[in-house]
Amino acid sequence: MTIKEIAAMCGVSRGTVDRVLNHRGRVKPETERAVRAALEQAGYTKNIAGRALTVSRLAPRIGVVLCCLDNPFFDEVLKGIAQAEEELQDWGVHVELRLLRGYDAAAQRAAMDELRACAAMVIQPINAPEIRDGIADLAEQGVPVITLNTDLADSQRALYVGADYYRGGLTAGGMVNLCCESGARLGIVAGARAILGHAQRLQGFLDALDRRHQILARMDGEDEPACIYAGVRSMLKRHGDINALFVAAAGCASACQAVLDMGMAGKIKAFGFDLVPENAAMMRRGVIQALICQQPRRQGHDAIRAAWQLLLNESAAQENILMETSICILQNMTDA
Amino acid sequence: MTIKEIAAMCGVSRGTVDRVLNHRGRVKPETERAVRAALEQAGYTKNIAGRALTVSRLAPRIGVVLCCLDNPFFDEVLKGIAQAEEELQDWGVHVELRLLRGYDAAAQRAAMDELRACAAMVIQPINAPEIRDGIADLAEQGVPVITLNTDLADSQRALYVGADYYRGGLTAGGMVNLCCESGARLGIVAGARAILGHAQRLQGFLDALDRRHQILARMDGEDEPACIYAGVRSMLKRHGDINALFVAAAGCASACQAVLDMGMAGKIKAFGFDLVPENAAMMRRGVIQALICQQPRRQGHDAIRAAWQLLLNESAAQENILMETSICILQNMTDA
DNA sequence: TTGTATGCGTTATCAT
DNA sequence: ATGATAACGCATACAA
Repeated sequence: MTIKEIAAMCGVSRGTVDRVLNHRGRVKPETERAVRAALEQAGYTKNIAGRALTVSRLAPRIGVVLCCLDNPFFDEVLKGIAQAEEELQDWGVHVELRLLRGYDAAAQRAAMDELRACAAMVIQPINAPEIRDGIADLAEQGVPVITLNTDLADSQRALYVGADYYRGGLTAGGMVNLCCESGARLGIVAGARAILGHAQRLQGFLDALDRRHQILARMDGEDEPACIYAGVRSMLKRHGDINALFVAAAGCASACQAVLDMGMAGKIKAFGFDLVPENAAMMRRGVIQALICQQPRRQGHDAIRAAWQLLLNESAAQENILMETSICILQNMTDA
Repeated sequence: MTIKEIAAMCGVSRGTVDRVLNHRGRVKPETERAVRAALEQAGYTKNIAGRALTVSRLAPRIGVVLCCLDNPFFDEVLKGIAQAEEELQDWGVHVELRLLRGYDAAAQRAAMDELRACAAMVIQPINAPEIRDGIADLAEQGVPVITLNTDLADSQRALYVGADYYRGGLTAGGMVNLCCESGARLGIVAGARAILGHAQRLQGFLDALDRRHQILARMDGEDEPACIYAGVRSMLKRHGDINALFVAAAGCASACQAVLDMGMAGKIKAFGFDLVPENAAMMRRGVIQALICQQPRRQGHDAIRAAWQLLLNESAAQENILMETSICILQNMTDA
């Protein structure tokens, strides 16, 4: 079914059908009704190839707003974005990046506003009212917004691309079950309370853990390398019999450094998240046994592709894209 | 750069440039040379959106030939193919399947010949001269051939989509290192000698294995459930102190069944490949500790998408697509 | 051997 | 308020 055929069915011109389809107004109500009926009855959907040809001429920009500076995890996300951009440049698509430092909602909102002329937007949202409002505004303008890595569930975002944090925690717990036959005596670095993902990881971890393990110590509320380093040192000093560490926060390598500096390498098995270079190094040195990974490359890549998909097919509501929860050990490390 | 612009550059018509581009002949040699020079100099590549519009009207078929019946691994591959087909049907693409039983080169060649009118072909090739020839014929006709799951390296195939078997073996070895702290006493089911992937897995496994483990027994040349079951039974009877099994072949669940039937559950940790339903069940029962997976869904999906990519961009030589080597344990099982 | 005309489906523009 | 027409880039049938 094409616009042409619909037009013929109704005895109107393509232009009229186009005005109805794209809500341009200037159509007599009864004509509009007739056209809508025909569209409905014929089950019309835009031809995606024709649309791609047109869209490519518009050179649409996909805006990307990330709080990623000084965060090695996002180096990988950016690689995925760059790869998707390369794939899509043949389709006339461009990516415009706004990379921020830290978590400042006002700054993020400002970046969003700067990019409001984009055709679609990918954002790692801060949980704040102005961001929620910004997303709503964009959605109303017809600009689809995709949340990346962090969701903002009760917002007008089109879909979420990212990890399943709870399952990540579960999987980490499963690895402890497998790797600590004789029972783990655990120290836990729980991560920042404010970061929902960290809390979900911890919950999953605890849910997966076998009875035979015990938790000797737990540190809360930290997501800073220096704090984690100091915290783990004192934790190990107080509990000399700890033989496993679970780090839900981002600074697993700092925790490992504390282990090394206290001469406890080989006695403690560490489990953490994300194959960033520091963690890879600690895995090579034998401190980290396994990392649970959330496929940062693919997150970036898939978010951009999903944006393009929405540009081509404005109507089709897409589902969330959850990364597989992958386990990385020494032998299947590929990059970093 | 468009055909139109190239034509203008050379002072010829679009039609002439088209004839040069698509090797239709009927062009004066010196004209052709001039056009080629212009194409080269301008770095012309076909506009992908324009090409997609044209290609979609041709309703191209992608032929798929798999030796997959009675092989649960391929049920997942087929799901990936079906998903890709759904994504691409908007682009006018259709998939035509030829599903064979067993490994009969003549039958496979016949299926290929049946599909020779396709625009592109995806095949899980048997290592035989007639298949190699068939691929060469298709390539000569301009039909790109993609090898799926099994490669046929010195053939005219455009690219390979599948697993890195050696790394899969390495990773399995790594899991044994992690899960058998006190040293594994291994029984190995090496798989069929004729299947290159099995041999590569075994090599990787042995390369990764720590010194502290020992190999007590090894079964060669089997890829049949019944043989594996019987073989593992007798292996366990001879070596009562085996505490770990590595199964490179497809029938890991049969090996586990032997373990269960001999009342040795809980004493033996099994490691195998592929999250097929039988293996999932054995993982839930605690016999299998970890499975190394080669992402069958994605294999099917990516092969079809790669085929489409080649249809759009005939010239661009694509690189092989290797699956990530993923580790599946109880907690990160998603399907099956 | 070469050029011209037309079509694909969507969108933008310019008349009416 | 509506229709006619041109444009995107590729492909092809047909005319010269």
